[in-house]
Amino acid sequence: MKKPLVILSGPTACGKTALSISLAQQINAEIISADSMQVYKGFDIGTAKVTKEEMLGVPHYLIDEMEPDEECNVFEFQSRAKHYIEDIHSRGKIPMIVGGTGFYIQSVLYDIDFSQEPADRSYRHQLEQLAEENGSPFLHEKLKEIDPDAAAAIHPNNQKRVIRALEFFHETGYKISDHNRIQQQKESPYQFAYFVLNRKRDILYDRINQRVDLMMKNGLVDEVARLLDEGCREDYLSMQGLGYKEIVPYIHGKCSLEEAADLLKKNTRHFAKRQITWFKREKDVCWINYEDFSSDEEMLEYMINYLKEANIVSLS
RNA sequence: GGCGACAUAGCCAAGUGGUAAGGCGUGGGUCUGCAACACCCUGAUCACCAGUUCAAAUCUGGUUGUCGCCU
Repeated sequence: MKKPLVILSGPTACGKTALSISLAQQINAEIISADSMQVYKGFDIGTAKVTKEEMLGVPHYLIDEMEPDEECNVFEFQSRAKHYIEDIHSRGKIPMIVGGTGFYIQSVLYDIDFSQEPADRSYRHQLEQLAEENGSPFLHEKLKEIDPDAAAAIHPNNQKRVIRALEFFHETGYKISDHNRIQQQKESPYQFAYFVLNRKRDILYDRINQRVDLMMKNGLVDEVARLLDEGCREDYLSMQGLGYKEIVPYIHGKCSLEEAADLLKKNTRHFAKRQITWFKREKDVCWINYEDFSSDEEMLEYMINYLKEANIVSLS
C-alpha cells in the first residue's frame, strides 16, 4: 500500500495557512512548506510567513532553512521534501505539503526525476551570451535542430526555457521533450489527496490588496531595509520575491511608497491568477471553493470525509 | 444665458479624407533544475442624427454630454 500524503495548496492570500493548521491538528499531520520564498530566513512579512504562535505546535519544515544568498530550486526542494516525508512516515504521522508553489508540489507528488548531474554553469552562461549577441530566436533555431518537439513547445521569446532545453541536451545527451514525456506519464508513489483552496476572483483580489496594506503597516519597508543592510543584494534570487523586488526601488528613492504598494498589489494579483491556471491543469485535484461552505468547520469536515474515502485517514 | 474646447474599447491614448497604433487593466493559456520566475494569446468601427464625397473617426450642420472661461 502506498504511503499517505496530503497536499493543501491554492492561490496566494486564499487562507491556506490557517486551514492547514486546523486540518493538521485533526489528522495528526506535520507540515512541509512548498513555498519558494518562505524557505529564506528573514523574509517574513513579505512572504506572509507563518509565525511560531500560529503553528499551534504543529511541526513545520522547509521554512527558514536557507540563507538569503542561497538559491532554492525544484531539485533542492524535492530532495529535502522527500527526506522529511520519509521521516514523518517513519514516525507514523501524515505528511502534509502546504504552499503555493505548484511546480514544487508537482516535483514531489509525481517524484519527477531531476537526478542528472547538477548543471555546470559555464554552458548556461555561454548560451546566455549567445542570446545576448544574436537574440533569443537564434537559440530557438539551434534547439529546432536538436529537439524539434521541444522547440515547437517553447516559444522563441522564452529564453529561459529554451536555454534549459539546450542545456539538458548538452548535459545528458537526451532530448528534454523525451524526458518530459516520460515524466508526465508517472503515477504518484503516494496515496494522496490534493486540495486546492480557492475563492471567488473578486474576493481573492480584495484580500490581496488588503494584505499588502497590512504588510506595509506591519513594517515591510523596514524588513526590506534591514535585509539590504545585512548585505542582501538586489540580484539575489531571494530578493526577486513579491514584496521585495517592489520595495527595493522605493528604498532607493526611485518611486513613491504608494507606487511601490500598488505595483506589489498588481504583481500579486497576476501571480494568483497564474497559480490558479496552474492548478486547473493539474489532474486529480479536489477544489475547495470557500464560498461553497457556510463555515470553516463544515469545510474541514468535508475535507476529512474526503480523506477517509480516499483511504488516507482511517475511519473512526 | 454667452463664448470656447473636447467627445476613439473598462482606463490612458495615437490617428485630420482611404477603410481603427500603442500602453495599462481584465480574461485565457504555457510551464518537468531560476517557477513569487520566464513566456504567449485576448477586444472597438471612433457620443448620436443628417449631409458633402467614389471614400469620413477624420470635412459641414444639428442634437446630447463633459470641461473651461465670461456675464
